[in-house]
Amino acid sequence: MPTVKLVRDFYAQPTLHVARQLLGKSLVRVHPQGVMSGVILETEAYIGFEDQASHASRGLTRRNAVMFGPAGFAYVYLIYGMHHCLNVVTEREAYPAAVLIRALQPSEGVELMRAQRRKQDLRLLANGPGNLCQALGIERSFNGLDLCADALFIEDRGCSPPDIMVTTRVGVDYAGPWKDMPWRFYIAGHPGVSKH
DNA sequence: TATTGGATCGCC
DNA sequence: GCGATCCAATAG
Repeated sequence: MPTVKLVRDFYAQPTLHVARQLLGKSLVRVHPQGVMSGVILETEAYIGFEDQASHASRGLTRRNAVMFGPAGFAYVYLIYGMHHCLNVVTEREAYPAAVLIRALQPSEGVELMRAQRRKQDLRLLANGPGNLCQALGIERSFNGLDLCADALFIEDRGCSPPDIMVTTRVGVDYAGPWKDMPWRFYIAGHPGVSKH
């Protein structure tokens, strides 16, 4: 099977489906100093107006506007004043939904990732949403970037479908009943998954 | 305009 | 367990 970049129709599907299907795909960042990529190990879904864990739960704001746009664009925001999180927008325009990318298994450009992270251990390079953004050099200027273009995208390299584990999402205890939704997905038994 | 707290991380 | 560190969101 040839390597193929995911197209907009892939992202414009139900968010839980996209969150599962992204596991085992490769996130690719074309950086001025070289190409970096890694296999997606862990994702979380944030879905619709009702989900109190989602930034969109209180409607359209300046920060979350990209979530209301068409699928296949990057929603990147700063959290805790120092970390960035990368999401891919899903579903139809005007319906706010996205998948948070939470961990990668580094494959290409490992030395460049090490330089950005100032860490050596392969397992610590991209094991968390903030860490993977730091490794790949993703910050707020990436918000609204088209993932169907050439700077940042996701590829299917024909990996066999992984064994998937499902749990509740991390860090959303404030979300009332929505904190218990089983909307976190990760590749079973993989050491690169973020701590829970 | 002022206050509050977070889809995290790494060290204590 | 806890502090770092900034800014979006909300209230006044």
